[in-house]
Amino acid sequence: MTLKGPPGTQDWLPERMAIRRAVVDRATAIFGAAGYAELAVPLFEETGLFERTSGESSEVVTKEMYSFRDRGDRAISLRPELTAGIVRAYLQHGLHKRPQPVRVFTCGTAYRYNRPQRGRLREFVQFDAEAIGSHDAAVDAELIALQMAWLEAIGMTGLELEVNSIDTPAARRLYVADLRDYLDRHAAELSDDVLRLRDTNPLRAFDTKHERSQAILADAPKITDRLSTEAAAHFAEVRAFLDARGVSFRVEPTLVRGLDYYTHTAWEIKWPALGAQSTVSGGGRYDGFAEVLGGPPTPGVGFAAGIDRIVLALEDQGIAGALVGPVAIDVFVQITEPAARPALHALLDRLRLAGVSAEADLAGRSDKGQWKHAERVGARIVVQCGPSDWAAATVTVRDRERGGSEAVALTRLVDDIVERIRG
RNA sequence: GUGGGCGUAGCUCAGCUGGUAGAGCACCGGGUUGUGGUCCCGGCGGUCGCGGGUUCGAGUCCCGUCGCUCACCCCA
Repeated sequence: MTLKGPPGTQDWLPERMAIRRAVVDRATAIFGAAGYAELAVPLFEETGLFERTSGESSEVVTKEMYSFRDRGDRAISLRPELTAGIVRAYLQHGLHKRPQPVRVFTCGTAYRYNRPQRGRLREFVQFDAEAIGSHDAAVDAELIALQMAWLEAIGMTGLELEVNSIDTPAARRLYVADLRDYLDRHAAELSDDVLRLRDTNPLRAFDTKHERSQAILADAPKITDRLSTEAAAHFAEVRAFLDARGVSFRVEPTLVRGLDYYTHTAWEIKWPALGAQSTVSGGGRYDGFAEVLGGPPTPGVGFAAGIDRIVLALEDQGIAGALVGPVAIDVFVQITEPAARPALHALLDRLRLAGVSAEADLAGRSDKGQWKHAERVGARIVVQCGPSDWAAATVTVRDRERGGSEAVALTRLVDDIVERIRG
């Protein structure tokens, strides 16, 4: 093997691609039916877009971006997530003039330079939905509910939905100050990584694997206990909408989002058996986002789902195959008279035009090899054309499902096949 | 960025204490089989990740390197 894709990339060969396609198609159908419209935004943006919106302190921006200068000396980065580009497009094209909220979805790749492992690649695929332009808690709940409906529709079971409110940045700062005080008081017993997080990202301290630190953090102040009245009211509304829908969830007071721009509602859907990277989908509200970009105050909510992880989970559950129906074609044309090839290949086009899936040998296979191939591709009908058929301007049609064979004039073949398939 | 495990045919793997490369599946061909997704035979296919070293001789030992993988970290 001399050629290999770069680390952290993967090829989607046809079998897995069919699963991915089915997963995304299901999302498209569900979100489409709810009124979300598809859009697409660039794979790369000016680096500043991500720097301003993700927060300079976040790992994603500081060391995980694929950044470079283009030939015009512009600072460019491959998108590490999809939300920023969508919000940028919303502002750039004045979508605030349309009925609010503007609800859109997209599916595409994003890029993050980190060490690959199961469920974490450098190029990964996300399905992303955003609803921009409304504060209404009903929007948050709708996104969560659609997401759960989608994941359940593709057969996932054992999902865990966690929700939390992380309030507004201003309120969060007050809480973080309290949390820092608490950590300082217990500094002697905390692990180094927790102390490091105390400075960089205190909310993340709760995620530590260190047992002693976990015990201490169990008694630390929780953001849920000191939400501003506005945030508490919004959060209560979201929960009420979810309850009314029968969506079961758990309030997780230590749940945080990775990017800085999030406010109020935050949620994550996990499939624990996936391993260390068990978050299959995560989202939240980002009411301050547009202002950071220099736009007018614009609320928004959205989520991103990791398609790679979802496909992994489906494969683990052994239900990936069920999503992709059996692959079979209607007709295989077995040609054992070389002179007949051009005419019969032309006939393939006519069959296909008539809505019949049809194939013939493309690799110089022997008579027997062609038959075996017909079986392999699951052809229901095999049309044979040998020297004597060709001389008589007929073909032999064998119906593998019903049995039996019949000579059919070449001129009548398309009609004959269509009758068999429809009948 | 930090650790652990692993790297032999397209895939899954075997190769004992170093002696010069194998199986199954897949693919192609032939035979057989009640119109035939069986069975049998044959063929194709490998610089044993790469580079050094030890040795008469290394897939097998040592060092380095690259890659994969799991975990940390981070997050979808």
